[in-house]
Amino acid sequence: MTQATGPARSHPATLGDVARLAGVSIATASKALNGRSQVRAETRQRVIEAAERLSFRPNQLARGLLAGRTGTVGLLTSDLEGRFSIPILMGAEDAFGAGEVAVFLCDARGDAIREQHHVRALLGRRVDGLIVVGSRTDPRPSLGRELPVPVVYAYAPSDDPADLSIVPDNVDAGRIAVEHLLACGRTRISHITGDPGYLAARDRAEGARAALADAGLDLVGEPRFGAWSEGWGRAATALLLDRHPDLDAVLCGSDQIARGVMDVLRERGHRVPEDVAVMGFDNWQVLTSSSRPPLTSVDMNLEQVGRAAAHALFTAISGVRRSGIEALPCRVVIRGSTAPLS
Amino acid sequence: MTQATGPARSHPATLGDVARLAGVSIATASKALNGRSQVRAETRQRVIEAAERLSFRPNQLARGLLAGRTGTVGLLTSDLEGRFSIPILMGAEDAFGAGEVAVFLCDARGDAIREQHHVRALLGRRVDGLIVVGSRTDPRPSLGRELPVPVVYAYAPSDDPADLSIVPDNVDAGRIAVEHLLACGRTRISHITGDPGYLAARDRAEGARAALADAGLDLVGEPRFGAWSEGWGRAATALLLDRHPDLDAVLCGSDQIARGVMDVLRERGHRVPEDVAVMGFDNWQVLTSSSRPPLTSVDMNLEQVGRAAAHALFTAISGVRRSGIEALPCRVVIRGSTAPLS
DNA sequence: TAGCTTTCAGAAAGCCTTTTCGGTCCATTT
DNA sequence: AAATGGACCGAAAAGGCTTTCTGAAAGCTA
Repeated sequence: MTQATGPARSHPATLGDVARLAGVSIATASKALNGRSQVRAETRQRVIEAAERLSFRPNQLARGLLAGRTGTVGLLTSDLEGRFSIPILMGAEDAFGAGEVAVFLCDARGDAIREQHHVRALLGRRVDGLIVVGSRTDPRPSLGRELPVPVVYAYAPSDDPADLSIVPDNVDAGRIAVEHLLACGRTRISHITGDPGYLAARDRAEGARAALADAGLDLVGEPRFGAWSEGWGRAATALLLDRHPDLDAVLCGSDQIARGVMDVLRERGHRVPEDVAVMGFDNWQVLTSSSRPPLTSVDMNLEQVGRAAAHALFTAISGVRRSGIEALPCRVVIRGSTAPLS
Repeated sequence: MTQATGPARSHPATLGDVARLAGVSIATASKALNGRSQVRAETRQRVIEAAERLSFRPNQLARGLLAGRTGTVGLLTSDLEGRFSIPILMGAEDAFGAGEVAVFLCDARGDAIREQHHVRALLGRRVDGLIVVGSRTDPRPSLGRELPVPVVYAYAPSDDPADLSIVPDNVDAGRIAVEHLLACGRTRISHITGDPGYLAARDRAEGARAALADAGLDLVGEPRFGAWSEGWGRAATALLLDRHPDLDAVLCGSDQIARGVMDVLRERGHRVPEDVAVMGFDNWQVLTSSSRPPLTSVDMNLEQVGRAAAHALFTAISGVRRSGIEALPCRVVIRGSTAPLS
């Protein structure tokens, strides 16, 4: 089924073609199509019809060349595979797509060299701005202050406070998670979480502690840092139950950990949520909704982060710069694994 | 921290700036930088240094305007959320990024209107080609034959056989899955799968049957179509065990189903893989590696699909059209949930 | 020295659109 | 009738780059 047909496809129509067909000059055609006022209604109509007949689409390259703005932005992810980038990317794409901005997607695969390469390529294409999406919430190196276009960092903040970064508020996330458990009447709350090398893990733990302190309480045992996996959830729960068999809630650093926790709780004869409430983080649908019972989880509102980053970039492009780290609130999504203590 | 600084950033350097600094004409500067031959080595060196000093990046807009090719392609997904689009997108981005092609990402969110809008916008930006990524393997409406640029469909084939589509071979996937189970010495194999409205489900079942037939066997019971969920996996397994307590393998239509299947098998006292082998589909890391035991699964090689689509688009742009549906092989990733019958 | 080729640099056209400015035509005013 | 004004249209420049073609200078042969 392979056949060479040569690349010859008739050139897309240009404004000149439209003008010729309508019997006017190029200038008039342009004005007619762009709603400028210096055209008689009848002439405008003729041009519009001609444009339609040729299915004319103005060449954005030429337009961008002239205007100095291209209506494009670069979206630089360090890790497409990771599931956190995707919602952010969706939010940003959504916010831009609604306007007339097109998005160049570049995945650096966590490689600084490749990232640099992509930045240069994007600047060559004269993007109006850049969004840099990290794969974890830990600060990342800035692209530098010398770039000719504005940059907004999303999820992972830049390490240069002069840059603008939009991130989820993990401290607050830990806080609202605990507040939900307290509202359910739980008081003996333990925390099993992931890799302590992740700022997100430390932030959430800090927020959780703060909320407990506000209520005059403390965590049951120290926060247990480990890995973001089900396996760690299971192992940590086993240890935890040996030491503190009386706990009535476990706040988990991720939904995966929570799954492991629930498995061991059930195996050991603790009912969820009657005896022990369990909460996860990330609100990862496939895990939260198919577990038994469905898992209450903190959603980081990542789409919102993406949208906010896009919006910030927009305003930066039009001249209003901000800087610093802006933290967006998270939200608790309540499901069956937490319920008021009866 | 908000401060208005005005959009005034010094214009990026143009070829004219470079030429002036090097003391040559614009034409010479262009030739020097592009490795054309009509420049003395010494002059070329001077130009290159000047370009470096100004960190000159040729304006791709201007270049594209002139060349008629922009070095950009559109990547049109119908559903970014779905996890199948992502690896395809990664593969394509990877294949293009290696060349000098930039990718416009557009998510139509499953809406035909929005898709049409994006196509028009992309054509306005004079992309050299389009890749359309579907969210399921069922055929989707063609964008039409009248587009001025080549189009390649990935994952979901176009319903017009004149288009080129690159898809995973689900029939073969069902076949190799069963062949693996047979190689493990299993002969009483059952199939629990997802929504029968999905071509993928029907294709896999067909492939599985064909492989069994080749071995002179048949499925234990009819394939059980249902949903792609853990819940369905659990429910179907319960029914299945009642009717056929002697089975020694379950082939599942997805990793989620497989997880549910394994849960119920374990609860009913069947050991995996000693008594019953379990296989999933999709090779979704988070499910396969954290289940107990880790799940053997069929990987659809989606990155490969993306790369192949990118490559096909490349060759189409340079004039060699293909058409029809090209199915790429899948592969079995063996983990603990399948093992030779001892 | 005249005439040739070779080597290298620059002028200019072209890609497609927007916008400014000047010009034409007609209707109105003095 | 002449002058003014408004409505409409087109010529031309600009934006940054590539490419072709013209030109000039140098090196070579006869």
